[in-house]
Amino acid sequence: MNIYDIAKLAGVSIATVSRVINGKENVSEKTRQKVEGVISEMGYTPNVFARGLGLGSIQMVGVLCSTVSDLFYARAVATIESELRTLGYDVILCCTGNDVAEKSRYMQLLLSKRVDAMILVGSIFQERTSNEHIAQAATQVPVILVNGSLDIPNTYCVFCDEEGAVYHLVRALAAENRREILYIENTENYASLSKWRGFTRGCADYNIFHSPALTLQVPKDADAVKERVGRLVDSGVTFNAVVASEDLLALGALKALQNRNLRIPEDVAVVGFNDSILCECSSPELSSVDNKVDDMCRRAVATLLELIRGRNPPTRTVLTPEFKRRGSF
Amino acid sequence: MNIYDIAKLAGVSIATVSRVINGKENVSEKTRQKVEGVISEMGYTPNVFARGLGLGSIQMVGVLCSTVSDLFYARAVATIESELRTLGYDVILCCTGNDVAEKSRYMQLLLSKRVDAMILVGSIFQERTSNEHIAQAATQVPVILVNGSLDIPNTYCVFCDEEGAVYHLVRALAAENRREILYIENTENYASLSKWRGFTRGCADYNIFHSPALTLQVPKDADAVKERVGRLVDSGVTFNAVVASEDLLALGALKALQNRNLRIPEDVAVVGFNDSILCECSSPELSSVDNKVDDMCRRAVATLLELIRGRNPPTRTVLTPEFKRRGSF
DNA sequence: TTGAAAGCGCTACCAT
DNA sequence: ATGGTAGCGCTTTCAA
Repeated sequence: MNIYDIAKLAGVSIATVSRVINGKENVSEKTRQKVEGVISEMGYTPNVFARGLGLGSIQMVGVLCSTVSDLFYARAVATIESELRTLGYDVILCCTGNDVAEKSRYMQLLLSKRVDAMILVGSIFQERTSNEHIAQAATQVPVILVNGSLDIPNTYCVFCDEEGAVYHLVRALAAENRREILYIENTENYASLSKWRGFTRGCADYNIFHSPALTLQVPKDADAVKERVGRLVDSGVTFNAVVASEDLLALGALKALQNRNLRIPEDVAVVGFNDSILCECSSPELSSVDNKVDDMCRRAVATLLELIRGRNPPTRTVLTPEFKRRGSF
Repeated sequence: MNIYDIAKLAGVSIATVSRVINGKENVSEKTRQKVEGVISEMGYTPNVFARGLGLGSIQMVGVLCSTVSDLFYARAVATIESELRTLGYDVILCCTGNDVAEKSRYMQLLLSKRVDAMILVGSIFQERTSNEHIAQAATQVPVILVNGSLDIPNTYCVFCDEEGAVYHLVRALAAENRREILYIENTENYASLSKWRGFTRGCADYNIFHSPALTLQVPKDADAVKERVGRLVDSGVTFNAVVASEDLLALGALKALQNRNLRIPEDVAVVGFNDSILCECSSPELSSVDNKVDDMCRRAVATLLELIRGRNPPTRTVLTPEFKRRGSF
């Protein structure tokens, strides 16, 4: 069943059927009715590939993240998918992992599938060395970065001022005289760089001497953190606050501390990042910096929409995080 | 840059270029080398749509779930995506929500995009009334159900014996003389039916009288559960075990109980379902039934592979869950 | 408002 | 082993 069949059955030319399918104006109401009748009667669906051949697109956007089994990315992808769908776009999901070569390969793959745009979720996509693969992709289609920032032509960034968030967090801690802060970060994550910047700036401005012994670089694994923090406590190192670059890490620390009979938040305040579902799982519940995933994603898609419409959206959109105070601080 | 350009530059016909692109045998090594040289030199990528037009496929599989921001689905989608990619397939992600009409619409959409197959993740896709939309889709492409079971032609199911898991769980509880079991389930979830079957069967076989007051139907929200369970306790209802159809629900119950100064597991044992990351967030850590998401997903893709290869894979693949015992029981 | 016909870039069949 | 060419099903001019 193709456009020729429909044309024949409706007694018109394929050009007219095409016009009806694409909702063009220049078709008489009578003809339109007739063609639409035949189409729905036959349950006809235009062939996307033939259509894509002519138009160069089949309305698909590539969405990349390191892994969608991560809470943050899952939520982001869910929001992006739903927003894009309202615009009539499908999402091709790519979980790239952390390897640069892989990321690059995936982007090539997406280009070869002729996606209309690419959305990269997470600062994972910012390499310290070179971002040639992104620049290269951006020459073909617009690239949107969610929670990342890169100055590349045809690349649009939506992110949260995480540096500011941590800065203000340090201030709040200092205000309650919590000046021995254990800082836990995940080395795999590039965004932690800006968090760290906010942290050191906060320490400088609020006269906190941060001992190197109070910085932990850990894998993204609650148990590993628990063990590391436990050892730290056992070794006699003291602190009265914990700031972690991820809720999961904060939770690991929290459990280690409770294990050592330290009271949260009386003895040690604990703060996480992302305001994930995990926050409500501990007792006391975990305070966390909400970096506005949903908002970022909505903004990202809105930016895409403007691009499609031929407008000129902002190259960078910066959102303000919100500190969600719960029992742990 | 198209196949004609490459042909011209390589001094061969487009037919030969096509053969090289598709790795056909009947091309001399010399010609192949030459063509491949030109292709990589020019950075040429075949047009997928033209290709799809000829072949009727561009190697894409539709993956549907209710929402990918759910831990279970996120993990499933991640596994499926990675497995499919090794086979050279891309994933079109569809988060359908719970509405039947929507689900049906998404499946139509995927069909119109000419996906090679569809994978439905979660028993969400089993309607009580009719599954015509699935049957209809299955007439066009193979449909794989992950964690669901439906007897429809061209539909293949991979699931876990959750009924058995709950049955054995009841037995284990009974063995420790925990016979007053609070059963918490999420009504939105169809799979809970088989869990419930396992529960009642277990109660029958191990001489447990299960009072209707000890069955809670709740939304998928920890806070709501916490509140409901709290009220239950306050109203004087007693029990010494909790079985929940999801970790999140179990966690809500656990917090409510700890709030009322009940000791876990001494006073009340708590068991969840899915063995998610949430289990390690509570103290004591949550015991849970591992329904083998990853295995199910891998099996699903393996089934797909067999179908592609023209073999005849099993219509139903049943896996055995594993009880993960932790501190809460 | 409608139709005829020329692509779009590829695959696959038939010759050679 | 290689080339010629007829589709594949649609969109989009250009004419009428």
